[in-house]
Amino acid sequence: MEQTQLTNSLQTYFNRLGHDIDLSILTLPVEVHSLSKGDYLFQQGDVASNFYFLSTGLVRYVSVSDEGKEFTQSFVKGPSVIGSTKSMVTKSKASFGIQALEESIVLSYPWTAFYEQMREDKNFLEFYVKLLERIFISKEERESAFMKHSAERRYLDFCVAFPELKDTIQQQQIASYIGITPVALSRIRQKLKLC
Amino acid sequence: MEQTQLTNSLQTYFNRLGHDIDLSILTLPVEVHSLSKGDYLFQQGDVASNFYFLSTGLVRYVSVSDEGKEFTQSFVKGPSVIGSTKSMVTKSKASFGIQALEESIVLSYPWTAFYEQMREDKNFLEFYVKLLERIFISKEERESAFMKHSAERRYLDFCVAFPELKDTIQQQQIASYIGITPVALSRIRQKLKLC
DNA sequence: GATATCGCTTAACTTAGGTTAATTCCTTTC
DNA sequence: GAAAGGAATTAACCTAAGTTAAGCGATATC
Repeated sequence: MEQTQLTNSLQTYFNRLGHDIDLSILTLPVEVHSLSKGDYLFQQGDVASNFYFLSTGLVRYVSVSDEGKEFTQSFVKGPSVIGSTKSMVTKSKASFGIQALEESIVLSYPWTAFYEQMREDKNFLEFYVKLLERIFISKEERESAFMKHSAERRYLDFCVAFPELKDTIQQQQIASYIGITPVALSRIRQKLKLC
Repeated sequence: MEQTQLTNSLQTYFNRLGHDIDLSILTLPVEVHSLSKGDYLFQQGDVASNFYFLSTGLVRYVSVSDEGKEFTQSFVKGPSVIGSTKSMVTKSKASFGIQALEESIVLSYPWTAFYEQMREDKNFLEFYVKLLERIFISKEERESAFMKHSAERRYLDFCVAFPELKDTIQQQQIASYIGITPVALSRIRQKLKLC
């Protein structure tokens, strides 16, 4: 398939957000990843120094503790830029993996080469600034929720924030997102039913 | 005092980080905040849409829950850019306040006007990108530590990460940083002493 | 169509950490 | 130097959530 056809969805994404970015200046080959439900784009511990664009689908960021417990850091629905900023920028091992929860299509470029070419475009820099601001703000809000609210409240907040996920993904994944065990979530749901 | 003299420390900060940014293009007046120990630069709930530069001193980001419990999100030593990205970018109320833990000097510019002028400078955009990347990565690591480690481990990590703070700030502030009560921290320290 | 397998629930028990309060120790302040 | 307030410790008690395990539907596999 032609490069421009493949990158169409990314170009559209930029345009929709109001950023006048021309991808055709890139001399880099884009890579296409087709993920089935359950597949990992990359695993925790991999060096994932790519710029990833989730064209369609749904993924979760999942990190595993030394004791083997899974924790879901976030859910992301396409179209959206995804990936580990840390791994991308510092070429270090990612502290989480990205797993598809549905059939998903992901485009990627090696970050360093991509940034070297795109940084010439002030519009791209401004897009990237806005992207970082956005993901930072959402992390700020999540941290605050974790510190300030109980697990029960975090569950209720989740249901409001992701109404479409509430009934489509597994409860254990919701539990790992709000930072408790599936058993504890089941108890909370039981208690809420009674109210 | 002259504008250029006031902004000297910020100019030096940019230069040290290797960013060729010329502040003298700014037609904006800089504001200087002189904080005593305990003073707030801004409080949670204020709209703090300024670009703040902590020239010298030490601050903490502190948020308070509905029940009145304090939580310290981070400690920052000058020289460093500080502030609430969310409040700055979206002109919304800050979800935390910034409190000086020592005598501190802070410079500030209103963000919108500052960004409008500085965005013309690609070097500034790249500095701002690097700044966002850095604070994002540190948030990513903190989130991970919170999910993966016990309070005891988080205390030990704190001692390694902030050796100079360990003995200079109050234990209740350390406790609020690692997300437990002062009583619980005291218990942990007691237990560690026995080992 | 029988049988694993997986996700969820429920129960019983354990544990980390919260709550309250008393005690001591240190600073301030007058 | 006495008094008062704040910080840390310690103890007793409580609660939310973790752990383990049994049971129960679903769905998938042969």
